[in-house]
Amino acid sequence: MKQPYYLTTPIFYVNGAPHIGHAYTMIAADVLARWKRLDGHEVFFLTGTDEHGQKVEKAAADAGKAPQQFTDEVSAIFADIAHQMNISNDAFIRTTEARHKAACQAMWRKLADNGHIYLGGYEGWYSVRDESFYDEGELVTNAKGEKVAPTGAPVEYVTEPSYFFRMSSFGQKLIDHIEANPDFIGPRERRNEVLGFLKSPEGLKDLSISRTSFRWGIPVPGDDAHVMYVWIDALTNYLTAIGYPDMTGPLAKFWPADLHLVGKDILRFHAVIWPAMLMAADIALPKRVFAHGWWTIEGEKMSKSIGNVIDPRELAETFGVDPLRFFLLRETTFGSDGDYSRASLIRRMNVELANDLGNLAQRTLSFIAKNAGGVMPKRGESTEADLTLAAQRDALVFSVGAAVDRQAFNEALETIWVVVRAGNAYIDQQAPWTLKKTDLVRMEAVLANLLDLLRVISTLLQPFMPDSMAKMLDQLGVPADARDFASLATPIPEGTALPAPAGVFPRFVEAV
RNA sequence: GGCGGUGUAGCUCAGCGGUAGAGCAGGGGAAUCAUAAUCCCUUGGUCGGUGGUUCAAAUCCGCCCACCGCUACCA
Repeated sequence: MKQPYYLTTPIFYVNGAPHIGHAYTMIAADVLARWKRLDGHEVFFLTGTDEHGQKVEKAAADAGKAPQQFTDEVSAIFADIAHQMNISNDAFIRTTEARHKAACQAMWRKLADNGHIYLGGYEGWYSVRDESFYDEGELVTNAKGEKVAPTGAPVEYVTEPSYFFRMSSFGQKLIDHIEANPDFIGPRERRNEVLGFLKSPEGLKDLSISRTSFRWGIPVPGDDAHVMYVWIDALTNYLTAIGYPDMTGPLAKFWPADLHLVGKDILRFHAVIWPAMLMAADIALPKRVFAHGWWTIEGEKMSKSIGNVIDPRELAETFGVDPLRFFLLRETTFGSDGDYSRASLIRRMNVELANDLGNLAQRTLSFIAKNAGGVMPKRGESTEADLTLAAQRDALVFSVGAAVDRQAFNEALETIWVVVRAGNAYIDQQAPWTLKKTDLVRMEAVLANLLDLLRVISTLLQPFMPDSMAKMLDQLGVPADARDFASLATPIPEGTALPAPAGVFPRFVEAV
């Protein structure tokens, strides 16, 4: 009986083109999903698109399209990105699906039945010209001393009828839950922020959960004048995907979710609003919510106006999907912001992938092809150096696994690279090219140790670089059905024929 | 303003009470199996400032400086 593991990315809002941040979230989640699968879990990995709301309604109108047609097109772009980034999601949910509409309405009714919804008024500064509400703080004072929208449009203080969720009654329960479960929110700094927010003197307010100002949304049960505002519509997707409101179906075992992976911009929604909703609906809370950081581009904030928005598809085309995946998870502490620069990506590629790992595999395999008959060499008695290397190798699955469990991807990779470097030091010290002339038995034993090492490293790196590691494991003679972590204990039989070696990570040379 | 975080070698960062660490960059050497890749040695820091606690402080506490985040209806 495999242990279920359910993880999610956010659903991506379809009013813009995918950028590197979207790819980042998907890739990080994908590494986790692949890791858990190799580690013997039954994984359900969900991603998808968020397709309702006024902005989408407007974007569709601007494009001269019906909203559904518009979202069909943009959603397909996100699905395509997932495919191109080699994301192994088990499902792709769209909030315009009929099953999601049913799930949201069931969620609404449950909240209403439990007495947590009431009809009130949503007040705010509204600009008719912009068709948009603004926060008090967003308003600016114009030359005439009037308060206007940041766009310069006039605003008026209006009240719109709206249903509210009694979120205020869950503040203390949320605080208690977060304090009793130190791992519920990661990373730690973010957890502090959420607690600080919950403990602020004003406390938690009720939440406006419907709108009458647009139509592109899920109708509120029993009141067609309203559609649901983003909260219930978007967050409920995590339940829709596993069959909610039917919690007895084949996927129901995946709840509560093990991890919601989100960007830091939407942590609040997942760490406050969503848990409050679930409490109010008598549904178990997810085990963990982790917020990752953002990428700057060559030291500058990514923005459309600067024009430095990076399309992950272009990077993948130039450098390859696996080097891109590697870079994004290697370069920065997951949870902190990172900086993408072309130079640093190329440095990671050339130094760590080509020189350290790729070359270690290549020098070992080509030596075996030329001097050891192209088969898995005979193992021998272990020297102290051999035992040290083997100990480092065998510790990896645990130490790397522990890092992955904390979403410390760069630490996981650094842990592996310490051993990659140790492999290069080992081959230099043992010098099989010298042993070739003096001690063929020992030469084979050294080569066998190197292959055993490379097999473990490649196996553990599969989640990060699936295609490249598949190639490497092919060259190492590891059968496709012996690449999970349980198979790590079973060495490749001596004498196994190895395919002709071919470089897996070429150096990247800038075209002139 | 309030709350939280960060400030350690040229760069990116780890260490978080017990004689300053890694990678990259720089310098010297070795080796030649390999994608001219690798390995070894090495230069370099009064650990933001200041006061305190302690036998002992990057590491704990106070204050100051700089930068960043959060301060709700923008997924």
